[in-house]
Amino acid sequence: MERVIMHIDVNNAFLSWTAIDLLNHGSKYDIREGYAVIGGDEQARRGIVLAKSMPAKKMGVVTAETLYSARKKCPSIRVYPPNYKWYQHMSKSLFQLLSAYSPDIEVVSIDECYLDYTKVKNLYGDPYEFAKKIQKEILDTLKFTVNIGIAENKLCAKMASDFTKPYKIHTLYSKEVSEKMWPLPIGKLFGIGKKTSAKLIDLGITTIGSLANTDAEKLYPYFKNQAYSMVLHANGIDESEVVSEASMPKGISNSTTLSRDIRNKEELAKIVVTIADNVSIALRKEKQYAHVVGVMLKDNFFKTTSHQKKLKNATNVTNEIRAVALELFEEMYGGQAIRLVGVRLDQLENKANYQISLFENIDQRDDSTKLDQTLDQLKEKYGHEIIKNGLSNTRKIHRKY
DNA sequence: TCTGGGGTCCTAGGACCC
DNA sequence: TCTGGGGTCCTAGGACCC
Repeated sequence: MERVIMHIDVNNAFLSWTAIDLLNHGSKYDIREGYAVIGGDEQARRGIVLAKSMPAKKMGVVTAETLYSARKKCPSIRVYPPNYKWYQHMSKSLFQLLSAYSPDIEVVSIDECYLDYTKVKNLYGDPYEFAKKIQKEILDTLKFTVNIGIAENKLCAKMASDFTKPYKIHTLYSKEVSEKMWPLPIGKLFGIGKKTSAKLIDLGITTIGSLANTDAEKLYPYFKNQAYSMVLHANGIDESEVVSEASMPKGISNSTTLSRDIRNKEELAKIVVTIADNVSIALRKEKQYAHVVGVMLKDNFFKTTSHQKKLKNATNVTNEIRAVALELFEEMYGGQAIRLVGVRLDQLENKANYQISLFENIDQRDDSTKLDQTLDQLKEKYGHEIIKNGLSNTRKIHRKY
């Protein structure tokens, strides 16, 4: 049976949601109508554009550029801080509204999802009319606009929702691919970023259509297996399913850009410990155990290095994760000025699957687990500031936004 | 006052095993 | 002794997404 897939995407999500928050709190002015962006804290060196208003976009402001650069393009721009708690709330409201119409919803990020319309088509009728109806319902009840893309697969639905904005509905059925998608520049194709589009342009492939009509075998030497998937995508072919079940994360990470570059090894070690503690807490919250611990450093030249280590036994114990993170930091740190420190836990599983080795003391591990549980509860109750464990006295990181 | 943070997936090389 | 070839695991780094 021919599928019908919709991609629903919030227009300028963070900016729209902050606009609503401000209006709710008595503001008379809708920041969506002026030159405005949601931006990180420049003093803390997080000064990038997270979202922009349509007028700001018209001035050439783009997501992820520095506020410094955005200001050069648009001197009168107003910058508002992000409010992630509120964004989570708005996001949840949106997905709840959509869930009333179909259970087949795949949430891809805080502000977008796929809806498999195939099974409910007989119930609600013409896809375009349905899209119009929910688009209006979202605006009426939640006060923000969405774009909706309608197609026979996820890729085309996603491409369609991006065509023109805001508050638009576009279709990209198979028969429309050559007319609507092929003229677009190659970098617009989902999965083709800066590096890949530069390489393709070097090869004389500048539009999606020209990629669609290239033999994947010819591209293989340059792109390996990616060559096949990108030519399929350029032809509007995508067999992937809408997956509605929430999946367990594959890894958990926490990183922070330091408010100044740091060279002092002891100081850096303390930060590694703090971040290791944070990911450990997040891991236990997910009721998971990690097999791999990794540390990432970014230096003042923006060069990133990472070291990781696979453990014999998966763990969720703060002290063990800390120790490995410190060990990795010791082995990789060469005295550079460091801008960012991150710790990542990978290969997660539900169970400890712990085998007692001759040299390990299982009682001590039990004690560690109990201590972690107690500390987690205390932190949950009194906030993360309360408990310091001697080593860590760095300022808090982004989770407290 | 120049460049976030959290993810996923892929590739390549070395180790190791048969 | 101018010397295999898979297969799998582990690690480092890169590309891309929102």
